[in-house]
Amino acid sequence: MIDPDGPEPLYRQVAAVLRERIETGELPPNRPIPSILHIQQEFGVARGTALKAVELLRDEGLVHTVKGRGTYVTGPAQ
Amino acid sequence: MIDPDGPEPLYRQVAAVLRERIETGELPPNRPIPSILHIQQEFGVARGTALKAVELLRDEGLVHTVKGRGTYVTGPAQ
DNA sequence: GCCCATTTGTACGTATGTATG
DNA sequence: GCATACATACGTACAAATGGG
Repeated sequence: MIDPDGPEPLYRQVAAVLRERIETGELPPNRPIPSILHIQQEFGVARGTALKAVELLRDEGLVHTVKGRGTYVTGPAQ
Repeated sequence: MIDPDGPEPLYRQVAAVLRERIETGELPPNRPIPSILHIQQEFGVARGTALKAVELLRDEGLVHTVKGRGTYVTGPAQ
Protein backbone atom coordinates (compact mmCIF):
# COMPACT_ATOMS: atom_id res chain seq x y z
CA MET A 1 0.00 0.00 0.00
CA ILE A 2 2.57 2.54 1.08
CA ASP A 3 6.33 2.19 1.21
CA PRO A 4 8.08 3.68 4.25
CA ASP A 5 11.45 3.24 2.56
CA GLY A 6 10.45 4.79 -0.75
CA PRO A 7 11.64 8.22 -1.83
CA GLU A 8 8.13 9.66 -1.65
CA PRO A 9 7.23 11.15 1.77
CA LEU A 10 4.75 9.09 3.74
CA TYR A 11 2.17 11.84 4.02
CA ARG A 12 2.16 12.18 0.24
CA GLN A 13 1.76 8.45 -0.19
CA VAL A 14 -1.17 8.38 2.23
CA ALA A 15 -2.75 11.36 0.50
CA ALA A 16 -2.33 9.62 -2.85
CA VAL A 17 -4.19 6.54 -1.64
CA LEU A 18 -7.06 8.61 -0.27
CA ARG A 19 -7.13 10.73 -3.42
CA GLU A 20 -7.55 7.61 -5.50
CA ARG A 21 -10.40 6.37 -3.32
CA ILE A 22 -12.14 9.67 -3.87
CA GLU A 23 -11.59 9.66 -7.61
CA THR A 24 -12.79 6.08 -7.99
CA GLY A 25 -15.90 6.81 -5.97
CA GLU A 26 -14.95 4.48 -3.18
CA LEU A 27 -15.25 7.58 -1.02
CA PRO A 28 -18.31 9.34 -2.43
CA PRO A 29 -19.09 13.08 -2.23
CA ASN A 30 -20.60 14.43 0.99
CA ARG A 31 -19.48 11.35 2.87
CA PRO A 32 -16.81 11.36 5.57
CA ILE A 33 -13.33 10.11 4.90
CA PRO A 34 -11.66 7.99 7.61
CA SER A 35 -10.81 9.91 10.78
CA ILE A 36 -7.25 10.88 11.60
CA LEU A 37 -7.10 8.07 14.15
CA HIS A 38 -8.37 5.58 11.57
CA ILE A 39 -5.81 6.72 9.02
CA GLN A 40 -3.10 6.40 11.65
CA GLN A 41 -4.06 2.82 12.33
CA GLU A 42 -4.75 1.73 8.78
CA PHE A 43 -1.46 3.01 7.38
CA GLY A 44 0.59 2.64 10.52
CA VAL A 45 1.68 6.26 10.54
CA ALA A 46 1.87 8.89 13.25
CA ARG A 47 -0.86 11.41 13.91
CA GLY A 48 1.09 14.27 12.43
CA THR A 49 1.60 12.33 9.23
CA ALA A 50 -2.10 11.51 8.92
CA LEU A 51 -2.99 15.14 9.59
CA LYS A 52 -0.57 16.32 6.94
CA ALA A 53 -2.02 13.95 4.36
CA VAL A 54 -5.56 15.22 4.96
CA GLU A 55 -4.28 18.78 4.96
CA LEU A 56 -2.89 18.16 1.48
CA LEU A 57 -6.25 16.96 0.18
CA ARG A 58 -7.93 19.96 1.77
CA ASP A 59 -5.52 22.29 -0.01
CA GLU A 60 -6.41 20.53 -3.25
CA GLY A 61 -10.09 21.16 -2.57
CA LEU A 62 -10.95 17.48 -2.59
CA VAL A 63 -12.23 17.46 0.98
CA HIS A 64 -13.43 19.91 3.59
CA THR A 65 -13.24 19.63 7.35
CA VAL A 66 -15.72 20.38 10.11
CA LYS A 67 -13.93 20.60 13.44
CA GLY A 68 -15.29 18.20 16.00
CA ARG A 69 -17.13 16.22 13.34
CA GLY A 70 -14.86 15.05 10.60
CA THR A 71 -13.60 15.55 7.08
CA TYR A 72 -15.91 15.12 4.10
CA VAL A 73 -15.47 14.56 0.40
CA THR A 74 -16.25 17.79 -1.40
CA GLY A 75 -18.95 17.25 -4.00
CA PRO A 76 -18.43 18.37 -7.62
CA ALA A 77 -21.08 21.06 -7.21
CA GLN A 78 -19.32 22.77 -4.31
CA MET B 1 15.52 41.12 10.31
CA ILE B 2 17.88 38.16 10.08
CA ASP B 3 20.64 37.50 7.58
CA PRO B 4 20.96 33.96 6.21
CA ASP B 5 24.30 34.85 4.69
CA GLY B 6 25.74 36.41 7.84
CA PRO B 7 28.39 34.73 9.96
CA GLU B 8 26.01 34.27 12.89
CA PRO B 9 24.02 30.98 12.83
CA LEU B 10 20.36 31.43 12.00
CA TYR B 11 19.10 29.94 15.25
CA ARG B 12 21.21 32.44 17.19
CA GLN B 13 19.91 35.30 15.13
CA VAL B 14 16.32 34.22 15.69
CA ALA B 15 16.99 33.81 19.41
CA ALA B 16 18.53 37.29 19.51
CA VAL B 17 15.42 38.86 17.99
CA LEU B 18 13.14 37.08 20.45
CA ARG B 19 15.45 37.96 23.34
CA GLU B 20 15.22 41.60 22.43
CA ARG B 21 11.44 41.44 22.29
CA ILE B 22 11.44 40.02 25.79
CA GLU B 23 13.87 42.57 27.16
CA THR B 24 12.00 45.48 25.64
CA GLY B 25 8.73 44.20 27.06
CA GLU B 26 7.22 43.60 23.66
CA LEU B 27 6.84 40.05 24.93
CA PRO B 28 5.77 40.52 28.58
CA PRO B 29 6.27 38.03 31.43
CA ASN B 30 3.81 35.15 31.70
CA ARG B 31 2.72 35.67 28.14
CA PRO B 32 3.36 33.18 25.35
CA ILE B 33 6.03 33.77 22.77
CA PRO B 34 5.24 32.90 19.14
CA SER B 35 4.84 29.19 18.49
CA ILE B 36 7.47 27.17 16.67
CA LEU B 37 5.29 27.19 13.56
CA HIS B 38 4.86 30.95 13.80
CA ILE B 39 8.60 31.47 14.20
CA GLN B 40 9.20 29.21 11.22
CA GLN B 41 6.93 31.32 9.06
CA GLU B 42 7.95 34.73 10.35
CA PHE B 43 11.66 34.16 9.91
CA GLY B 44 11.47 31.72 7.05
CA VAL B 45 13.50 29.05 8.83
CA ALA B 46 13.04 25.33 9.29
CA ARG B 47 11.33 23.77 12.27
CA GLY B 48 14.57 22.52 13.75
CA THR B 49 16.07 25.96 13.58
CA ALA B 50 13.08 27.54 15.30
CA LEU B 51 13.19 24.85 17.97
CA LYS B 52 16.87 25.43 18.55
CA ALA B 53 16.36 29.17 18.97
CA VAL B 54 13.70 28.66 21.62
CA GLU B 55 15.84 26.02 23.27
CA LEU B 56 18.57 28.64 23.61
CA LEU B 57 16.25 31.08 25.38
CA ARG B 58 15.07 28.29 27.63
CA ASP B 59 18.64 27.47 28.60
CA GLU B 60 19.10 31.12 29.44
CA GLY B 61 16.06 30.99 31.70
CA LEU B 62 14.23 33.65 29.75
CA VAL B 63 11.34 31.38 28.85
CA HIS B 64 9.82 28.14 30.01
CA THR B 65 7.85 25.61 28.04
CA VAL B 66 4.64 23.78 28.84
CA LYS B 67 4.25 20.79 26.56
CA GLY B 68 1.11 20.91 24.48
CA ARG B 69 0.46 24.53 25.36
CA GLY B 70 3.34 26.74 24.44
CA THR B 71 6.41 28.62 25.60
CA TYR B 72 6.07 31.51 28.03
CA VAL B 73 8.20 34.42 29.10
CA THR B 74 9.58 33.70 32.54
CA GLY B 75 8.71 36.47 34.97
CA PRO B 76 11.44 38.21 37.03
CA ALA B 77 10.12 36.63 40.22
CA GLN B 78 10.48 33.05 39.01
C1' DG C 1 -27.41 22.52 31.13
C1' DC C 2 -23.84 18.94 31.95
C1' DC C 3 -20.81 15.17 31.19
C1' DC C 4 -18.42 12.31 27.96
C1' DA C 5 -16.61 10.32 23.71
C1' DT C 6 -15.05 11.56 19.19
C1' DT C 7 -12.60 14.42 16.10
C1' DT C 8 -9.81 18.04 14.67
C1' DG C 9 -6.30 21.63 15.58
C1' DT C 10 -2.21 23.18 17.71
C1' DA C 11 2.05 22.59 20.11
C1' DC C 12 6.36 20.63 21.78
C1' DG C 13 10.22 17.11 22.06
C1' DT C 14 12.96 13.99 19.73
C1' DA C 15 15.07 11.38 16.07
C1' DT C 16 16.74 10.45 11.39
C1' DG C 17 18.38 11.43 6.70
C1' DT C 18 20.36 14.62 3.55
C1' DA C 19 22.95 18.56 2.01
C1' DT C 20 26.28 22.27 2.52
C1' DG C 21 30.42 24.79 4.04
C1' DG D 1 34.92 15.49 10.72
C1' DC D 2 31.76 18.87 12.44
C1' DA D 3 28.23 22.51 12.78
C1' DT D 4 24.45 24.31 10.51
C1' DA D 5 20.11 23.85 8.16
C1' DC D 6 16.20 21.65 6.09
C1' DA D 7 12.56 18.02 5.57
C1' DT D 8 10.37 14.23 7.30
C1' DA D 9 8.43 11.29 10.89
C1' DC D 10 7.04 9.56 15.43
C1' DG D 11 5.13 10.33 20.00
C1' DT D 12 2.71 12.90 23.28
C1' DA D 13 -0.08 16.57 25.34
C1' DC D 14 -3.52 20.30 25.67
C1' DA D 15 -7.40 22.87 23.54
C1' DA D 16 -11.74 23.49 21.03
C1' DA D 17 -15.89 21.93 18.65
C1' DT D 18 -19.46 18.58 17.96
C1' DG D 19 -23.01 15.33 19.23
C1' DG D 20 -25.29 11.87 22.15
C1' DG D 21 -27.19 10.63 26.53
